[in-house]
Amino acid sequence: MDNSLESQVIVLQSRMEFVDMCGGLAQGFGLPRSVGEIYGLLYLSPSALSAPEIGAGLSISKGSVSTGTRQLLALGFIRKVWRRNERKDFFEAEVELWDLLHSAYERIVKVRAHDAKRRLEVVGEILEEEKAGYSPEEYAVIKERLDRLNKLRLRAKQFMPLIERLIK
Amino acid sequence: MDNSLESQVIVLQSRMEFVDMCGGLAQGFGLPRSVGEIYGLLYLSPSALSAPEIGAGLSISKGSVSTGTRQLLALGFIRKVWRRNERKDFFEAEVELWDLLHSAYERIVKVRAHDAKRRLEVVGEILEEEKAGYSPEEYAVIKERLDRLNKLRLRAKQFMPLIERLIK
DNA sequence: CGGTTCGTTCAATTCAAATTGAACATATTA
DNA sequence: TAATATGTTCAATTTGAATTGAACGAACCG
Repeated sequence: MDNSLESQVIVLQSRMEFVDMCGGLAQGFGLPRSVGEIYGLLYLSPSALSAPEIGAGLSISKGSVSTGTRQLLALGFIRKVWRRNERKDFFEAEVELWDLLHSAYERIVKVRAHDAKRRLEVVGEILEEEKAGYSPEEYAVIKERLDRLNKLRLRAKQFMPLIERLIK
Repeated sequence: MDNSLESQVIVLQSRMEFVDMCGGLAQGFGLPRSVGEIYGLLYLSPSALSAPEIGAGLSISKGSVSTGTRQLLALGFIRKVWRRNERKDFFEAEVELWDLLHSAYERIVKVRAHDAKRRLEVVGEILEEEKAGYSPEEYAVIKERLDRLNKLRLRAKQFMPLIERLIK
């Protein structure tokens, strides 16, 4: 699993409990558990940790550490830290979570909203093409339901700027 | 898969597209894809559908229909409809999505927030027990990070009533 | 140079969750 | 009563995603 000789980290139960909580949270947000665990370990770490240390501390493979840190870097949840005279990469957690969550909200909610809009439009277009395939009553019901959804979408959209202002 | 002789539903591409979109959304919220699909099929259905019709329309098994409808009923997203002289259960979609989403928000966000609070408390307790196991500096850092999280939690909590008022 | 460690990639494996389908109970009709 | 259909449950299977670990290239050291 790990061929280095040292790179041991003592992780007490309190930190492990926290790591576990972060793992669960990550899963809830559709991310791999290990990604949350890595962040949790780093968040409660007094100093930056190397990849081998992370692997040892969490008992996960080199590969998982590599992909996990890559994801966290991409999301901005952790940073690489350079130490002179050290070849290893070191990582530390970004602790300003509010900003991170705010940008995550931007990315996730806005993208999803946009996708939904696009897909609804496509459904509407196909519906028009297939209009002849439905009885007039069927068509009317389906059309009305789609309109209803679009109204809901607009209603939700209206609140987004308000909520953003609250959050910022 | 299905031993009934009739129970065919013609589902045109427009509806299928919509069904697929709902499946994707469901997955995004951590629900089985089939649950979203069932809701999608019913949402655009001019009339209530029986379980065999749902199974046929989506090409899924009796078992999936049974568990899927149970989940949707529990969440309030669909209703059972009784037809005289019919033994079958019929299902129709609840179309007032705003209310549904509002109560889903209550259930999910509030429960999660409460869990997080509880688990953070536990971590804090264990930390106190293990205080001796850390150096004073380490302990200070960890403590500070936990405090930081609790502040974030409180900050988020403050906004919840505001957002709720906006949504209602 | 060889020997060692670090980090990435990716094919193989493992694991969890969704889905199926068979068994069963219940209802319906003739 | 037998024959047929509906719906639930649950063990077995499938499927998809996360994880592993082996192979590789690069950087460092004696």
